[in-house]
Amino acid sequence: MLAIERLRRIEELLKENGSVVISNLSATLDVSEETIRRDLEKIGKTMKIKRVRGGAFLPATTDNEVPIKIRETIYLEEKQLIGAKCVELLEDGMSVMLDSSTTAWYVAKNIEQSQKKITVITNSLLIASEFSESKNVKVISVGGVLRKSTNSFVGYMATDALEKLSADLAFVSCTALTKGFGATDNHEGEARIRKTMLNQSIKKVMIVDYTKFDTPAVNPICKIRDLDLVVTDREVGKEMRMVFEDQDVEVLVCK
Amino acid sequence: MLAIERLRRIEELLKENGSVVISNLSATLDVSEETIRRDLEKIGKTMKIKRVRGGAFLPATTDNEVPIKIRETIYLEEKQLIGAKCVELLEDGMSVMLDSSTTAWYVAKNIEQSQKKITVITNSLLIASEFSESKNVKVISVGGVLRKSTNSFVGYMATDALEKLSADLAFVSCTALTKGFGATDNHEGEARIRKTMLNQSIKKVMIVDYTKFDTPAVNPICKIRDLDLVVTDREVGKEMRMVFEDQDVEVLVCK
DNA sequence: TGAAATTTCTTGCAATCACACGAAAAACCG
DNA sequence: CGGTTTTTCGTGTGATTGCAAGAAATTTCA
Repeated sequence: MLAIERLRRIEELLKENGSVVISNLSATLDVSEETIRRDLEKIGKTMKIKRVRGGAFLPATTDNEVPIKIRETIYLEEKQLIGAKCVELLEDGMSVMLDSSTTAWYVAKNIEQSQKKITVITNSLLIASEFSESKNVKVISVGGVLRKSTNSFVGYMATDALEKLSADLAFVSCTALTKGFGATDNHEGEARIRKTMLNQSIKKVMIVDYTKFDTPAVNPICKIRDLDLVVTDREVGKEMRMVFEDQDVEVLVCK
Repeated sequence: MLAIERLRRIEELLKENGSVVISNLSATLDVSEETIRRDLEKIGKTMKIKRVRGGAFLPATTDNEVPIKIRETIYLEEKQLIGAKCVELLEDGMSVMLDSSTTAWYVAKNIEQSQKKITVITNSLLIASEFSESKNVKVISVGGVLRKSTNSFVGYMATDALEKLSADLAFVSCTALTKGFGATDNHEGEARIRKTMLNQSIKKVMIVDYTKFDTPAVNPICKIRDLDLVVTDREVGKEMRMVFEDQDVEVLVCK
């Protein structure tokens, strides 16, 4: 039996019965209990499950919950890694701005799991929803017009609101990060949000995932020298590395 | 059987029969009486139960302790009806403010189904999510601190944002609507949001569902004369009907 | 009523179970 | 075949549970 099949099977059983028992799964699927535990951990990253001693179950779904379709996004290991790394920078009591990129969403997931006491400021509907039942996280959402393709709030309302807030850190993503143009984005509204988030935060962190470094977009976010830290999952070329060093920007590669 | 399942089962039996006997539970759940005693201790921490020698029982159920979930399912149809009625007031191109009440959420559901071209302004995370893939509805969310029990944005950020917006209609709910105090609410933040929504809208609609008319709450929303329309699902008493007529407030009863 | 008998409760303790973690083994993949 | 991923196994730790014994409450019965 394939590992992925086993995962699907467990999910199925969860949805069917509302709960699963580790010892049972271990016996019926013929793998060790440790494996089942690890499986449940993985499942917990994509869907909302409650892990308890001896098993796991789905939380009772009431009308007052955020629809699942919003919750479920494709889960990528590399981004998860970046998310985990970013959360290491956080400590109890800190405030952090998160944009509407998927990577920021991973950071959010990791914040929730870490149990750290954090204030999250975001323009992402997904991220706000993520914390809708959180005990440790205080959420401040900026308002604005809902942009449906990214489930984020944009427009002058959003940037205005951001300008009245400040945070210890900002985790922001971009479409491209190049030597000449700095960080740039495809969408004007999002670019302005990101720019503002960086401006209003003490430590300015740019998250660059597998996205290419070398094809600039039209809307500028900031110059490279404006950043404090770049977190990425791919090896940084010699030239870029030099640029970062010159401009005094720290680089963190997660692999 | 998982420990947590056992706890749930005991709670269930408690709610069903009003009481439980330790020796019975021990036999049926196949654990020692000590374990049951310990379970009851745990349950006592989350809900109010009276422990007596040999068992436990729920203190006399004052009706208002009926689980919220049951209430919601009971009144589901009525609320749906109210929602449908409210949407009849809307036409293509209109803008509408919706608060974070469950009834407003039903209005939202009906707007989405109606396919009318509407702009929705809301402080409800649920309602914003509801339209996250909508084609016909433009969503403007106010920002603010996420209040988790109701999944809504509250605080000065929220009211400030609302004050800069305006709409054709506002659909707003309240905890109580009384002759003397007008519309009142339990939660201060929500009350201010509702008040502001009404202020910023041309047609001011108050939705009053099963909630009693006659038990005022602490935070004022508005006077009865400030309203244009009251939508409700219960027969309106003679006295209240007179009050509405005097103050020139239209009443719509959905049955 | 008062004392013994019975039941239930509390507490400490030991056995068991679930868990996390790291190391080793196995499976998988290019 | 080498390297990576997945799984298992072993160990230490902490939580849960059942047992036993004594305390407290309740019942029985003279």
